[in-house]
Amino acid sequence: MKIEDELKQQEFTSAYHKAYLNLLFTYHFLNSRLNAVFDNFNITSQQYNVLRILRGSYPKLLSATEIKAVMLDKSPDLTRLIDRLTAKGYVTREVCPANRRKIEIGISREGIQIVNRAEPQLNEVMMVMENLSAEEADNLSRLLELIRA
Amino acid sequence: MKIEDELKQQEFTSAYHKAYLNLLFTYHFLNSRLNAVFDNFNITSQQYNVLRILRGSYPKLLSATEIKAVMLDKSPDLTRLIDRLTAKGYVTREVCPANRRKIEIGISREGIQIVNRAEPQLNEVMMVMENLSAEEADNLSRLLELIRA
DNA sequence: TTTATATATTTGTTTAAACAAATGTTTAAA
DNA sequence: TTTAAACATTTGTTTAAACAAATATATAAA
Repeated sequence: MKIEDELKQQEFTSAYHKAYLNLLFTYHFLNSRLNAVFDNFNITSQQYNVLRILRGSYPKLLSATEIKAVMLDKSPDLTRLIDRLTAKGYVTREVCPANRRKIEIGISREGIQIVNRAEPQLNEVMMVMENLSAEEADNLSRLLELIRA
Repeated sequence: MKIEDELKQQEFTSAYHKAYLNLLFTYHFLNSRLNAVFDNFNITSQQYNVLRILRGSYPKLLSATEIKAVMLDKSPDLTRLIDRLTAKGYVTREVCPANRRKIEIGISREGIQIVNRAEPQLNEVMMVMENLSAEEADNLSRLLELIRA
């Protein structure tokens, strides 16, 4: 949907401002659809992200620091995020015997199942990206990288 | 910065996935810079948004419903957002005498000053968009609108 | 006029973000 | 070998998000 219609506003101060609002809207557009999937499984996107990372390294256990290093959004309070996943039975946690400062976190069978079941629904949401041709998608990446250059 | 470097990952499953991650990164890139400005003024982006709306309608007062209607992010708890702005002395609030269900919200002189002082700093952040030419910005808008089509 | 319905805002409650400080552990230095 | 520094996680605290339920007022219907 054109942003002019979405905002009921027919003029923008600049192409830049308009592009920024489009960025904002598209982000929220995708995000709200993705969050709806996460809600189906009673997890948050960050929790999913951590479970996916742990599934990726399975059966190797990871410390909190190792998980943080590969998270897209590094902000959190990993302790309490892991608390919540442990409470749900999706991860296991124990102190590392070799280095008792570390904790070793692993994904449970239930955790793997959740990721496996959520994944296709998330891919389904991501299909909207295919409103673009592969060439257009590359172009979009190029433009977005230019902004961050 | 190229997303391959940012994620220390040299391959992507698809141009679509890569474009999606670029969208995510660029959004967070801009957002964290904008939030740094809001922090300077001890307000949140939503609070700024409401103050901007009130400055726009000044000296006309607006009800909570009217403010919500034009907010980009409609989710909140406007009551408590207005509570916080009132506590800071940036807005005034009184019940509408004509319709006692409504409240009439106005911006104070201090509120206007905050918006006037934050605005140029926010514009400064938005300047990164000008890493694109006007034509590229239009192109970016077009691609993002295609995704939401 | 009484009742029902719609409207506008507020309150309660649960949950998560954000940030700083604190704890416990290991490694290195004096 | 005692102390200091670095490391890894946890805890405390404040603040905001999210959602449902409740309150208060106005309008419409019977």
